[in-house]
Amino acid sequence: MPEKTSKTEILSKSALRRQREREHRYQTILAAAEKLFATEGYHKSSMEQIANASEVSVGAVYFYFKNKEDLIIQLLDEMGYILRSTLGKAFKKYGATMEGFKQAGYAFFEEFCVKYPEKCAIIFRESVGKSPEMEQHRKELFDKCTGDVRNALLAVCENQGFSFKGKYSAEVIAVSIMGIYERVAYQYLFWQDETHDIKLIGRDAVAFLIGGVNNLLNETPCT
Amino acid sequence: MPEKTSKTEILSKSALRRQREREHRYQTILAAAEKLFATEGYHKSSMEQIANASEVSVGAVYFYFKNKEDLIIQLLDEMGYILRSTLGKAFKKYGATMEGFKQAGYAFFEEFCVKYPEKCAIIFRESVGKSPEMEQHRKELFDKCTGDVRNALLAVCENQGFSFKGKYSAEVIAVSIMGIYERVAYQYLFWQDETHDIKLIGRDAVAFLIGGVNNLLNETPCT
Amino acid sequence: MPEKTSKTEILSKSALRRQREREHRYQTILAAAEKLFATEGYHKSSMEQIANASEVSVGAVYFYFKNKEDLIIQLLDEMGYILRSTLGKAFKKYGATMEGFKQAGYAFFEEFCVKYPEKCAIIFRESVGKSPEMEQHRKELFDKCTGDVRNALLAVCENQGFSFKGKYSAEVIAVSIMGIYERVAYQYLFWQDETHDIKLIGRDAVAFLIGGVNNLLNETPCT
Amino acid sequence: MPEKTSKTEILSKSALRRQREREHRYQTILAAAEKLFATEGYHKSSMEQIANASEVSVGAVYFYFKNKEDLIIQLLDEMGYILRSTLGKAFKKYGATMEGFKQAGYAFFEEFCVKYPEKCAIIFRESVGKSPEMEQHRKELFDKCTGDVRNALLAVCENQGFSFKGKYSAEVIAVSIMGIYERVAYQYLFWQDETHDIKLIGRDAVAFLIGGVNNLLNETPCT
DNA sequence: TATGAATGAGAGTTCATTCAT
DNA sequence: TATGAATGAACTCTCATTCAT
Repeated sequence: MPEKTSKTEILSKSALRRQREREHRYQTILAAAEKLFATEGYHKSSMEQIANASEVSVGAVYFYFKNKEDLIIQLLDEMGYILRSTLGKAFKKYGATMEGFKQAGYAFFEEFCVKYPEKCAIIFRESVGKSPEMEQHRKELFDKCTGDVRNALLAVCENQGFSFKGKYSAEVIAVSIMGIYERVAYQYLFWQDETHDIKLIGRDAVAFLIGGVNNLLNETPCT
Repeated sequence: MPEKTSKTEILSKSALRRQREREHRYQTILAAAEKLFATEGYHKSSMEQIANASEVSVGAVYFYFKNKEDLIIQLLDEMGYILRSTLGKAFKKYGATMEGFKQAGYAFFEEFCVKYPEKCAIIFRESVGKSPEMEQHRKELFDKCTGDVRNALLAVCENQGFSFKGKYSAEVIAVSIMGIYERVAYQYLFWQDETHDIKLIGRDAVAFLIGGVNNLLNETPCT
Repeated sequence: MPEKTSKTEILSKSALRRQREREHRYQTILAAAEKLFATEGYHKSSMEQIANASEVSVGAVYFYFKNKEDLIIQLLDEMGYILRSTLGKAFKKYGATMEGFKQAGYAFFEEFCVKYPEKCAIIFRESVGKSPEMEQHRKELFDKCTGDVRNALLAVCENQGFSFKGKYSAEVIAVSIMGIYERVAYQYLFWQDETHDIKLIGRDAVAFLIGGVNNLLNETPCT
Repeated sequence: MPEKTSKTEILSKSALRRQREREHRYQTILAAAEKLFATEGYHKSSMEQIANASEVSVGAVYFYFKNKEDLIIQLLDEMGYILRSTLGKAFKKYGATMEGFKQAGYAFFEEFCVKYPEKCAIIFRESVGKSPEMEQHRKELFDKCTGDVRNALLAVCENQGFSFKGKYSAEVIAVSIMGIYERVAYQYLFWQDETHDIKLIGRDAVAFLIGGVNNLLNETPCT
């Protein structure tokens, strides 16, 4: 969101209304871009199309966003926040337990993927290999998620009195889990469009990864 | 490879030489494209750059390949073949056993990723979300790999007298495993460049997925 | 300066204050534009930048000035006045003599160029070849200066009982002198930045042009 | 001129013809750009207009020239060569004498300005204050000319057994002379369009500057 | 008076693809 | 077969100017 009024002063009514309108426009454009990127692809969506879809002029888009790349980066940041909230909330509901871990997995498929298939398209497809800038933002998003998963893993681990083997282990497993989420979503959302069955599919995937984690814990007693 | 002499006749010496040269050019161009796509990115690599890098004219590139997309599609097909061979060979060496499964995992990280980081870049990064055509080829490649993994899974399963639960199970697990491979490679090859440690990292990832599979097998006795 | 109160009436205190403020804003904007044009270039300076630099809104700039071109035209007029004053004052101090002529030359380099390098940049660089309108104003400015020099020349000439040859002579010489001023300033202010030595440089240039004038006078006795 | 065939080999007939055609196109585009820049102004001339005027596509213009700036830079270089040749030839005809100096001045007005008013427009108007890159090229052009004049000045000086005063003198005078040329051309070619009288005007200007030089020489005996 | 969001025409530039030679 | 000059549509981005508030 562009913060034009830096001074924290008491705003007049009309100033407040303007700010609201600005925020609204900003979101409208972002939403239009999200939809277009997800359906037409990032490169096939021109700034003119985005402007038309948001019912503003091209100039207005550039008023709110530095450039085309900025649009997708803002989207990435926004959806990174949503994704982490979704997983985090599910995990915390059960304390640092295996059950929480499982529920976070379910939440990914049953909430995030189902509610926001377009965000999935952007995060897993449209933002891939576009530019160094974008790759950096993608990496940061994934790093944060991986970090969350890894921390969750370690918390559960500690709870149950176990630890991980190798130097990387916990991190590698976190990365692996993200990989499962990503590819399963990609396969069944974009390629086979079994959105209606994504719940069952997700359950299988989660069962598999939980199994992997359990197995690892049993084999690696805490030192 | 463009097959210009369809009749399987006895070729003259000069015809043979020409065919060899043609094949050589074809591979040269493909190699140049692979390198450029991997290092500069698909969109940032122009046909002129590819022509220059292969030391041929732009027209020549169009003689051997229908268009730019065709270049990456050929690369995709080629590397699909290599990837499946690599995994298949490792798996078959140990018969349809868990050990073969494990070795295939190792082969992915220690052979494919290490030998062909550029192919990884194209398969996992540069060919993502570019066009419907390309997406189709990517899907076919992944489907074949997933199919291989799934069949391997079922073969091992049958060998050990177990089966999978749900309607999707085996397939979902196969997809999940591909997801692990993909993301771990992406993370440690492109983002953190720990190519030197990829062996250890791969071992961890494989340990994790084997654990998941084992766990699944133990919990689901054959009916 | 926009003259909003056309009736020459007795203004109330608040009206006076407002007028003062208006004048102040006008000058602030003009100063900001001058600086930006001189340092960034006319085309590279956007109206938004000018507004920001003057700490007013874009709309305010348009309230005080018709358009972007108007800004530079006002600047041109203003600096034309300053330039002519500077030269005129120096010339008049010594009556219509060769010495006065010399002093005017010194004043150009040692006062105008040194005090107002930014005005030099605009008059000699940024306003060149921008638009017919601007070219017209530039021409008028130069014509006035040339006229001044020509009149001075003729006054000195008459004083000393000489005249010029050809139909153009006096004018051509005046133009030539302006050319010397312009290019010497350009060379040593913008290109070699020997602002510290501009005094010596100016002395040389003036010596040269005085020589030319003297020579001309000696060779052309008044008819 | 773009040099595409670096190998100095014997070119085939068709290759030769192609090269000729390429050279021809290059010159056609350059000529069209020169005309447009001179008449419409650099900024007002779009690449599309230039392409249309040269009867080629926009892409072709970009095939021969890196960008729009490159066009004017090539023009600048080319006309720098012509200008220096014109002056140099006139000067050398009379050996290193005052007469040669005078003739070079005449050549500027009577040959260069008359034959190439468009080149004058570009060198003195359209290339001024456009971009750092262009300014650099302009500076180089002027520096070379100034250097020529300065060297000529010193040569004549030596011939006649005199020298110059200050540290800068010779250079400052050379710059001054260039300033006279420039402004007189500007005034009577672009502003008053007295092209028909440019000969007389030039004579006056040259008489003036020769007077200045003579005067200087007389006052500064050789050390 | 003053604001600043909105406009939209216009510009420079790129590049996949074609085709005469 | 091979060349590489030529095409031209398409794209991103800029910015002077306007106008409702």
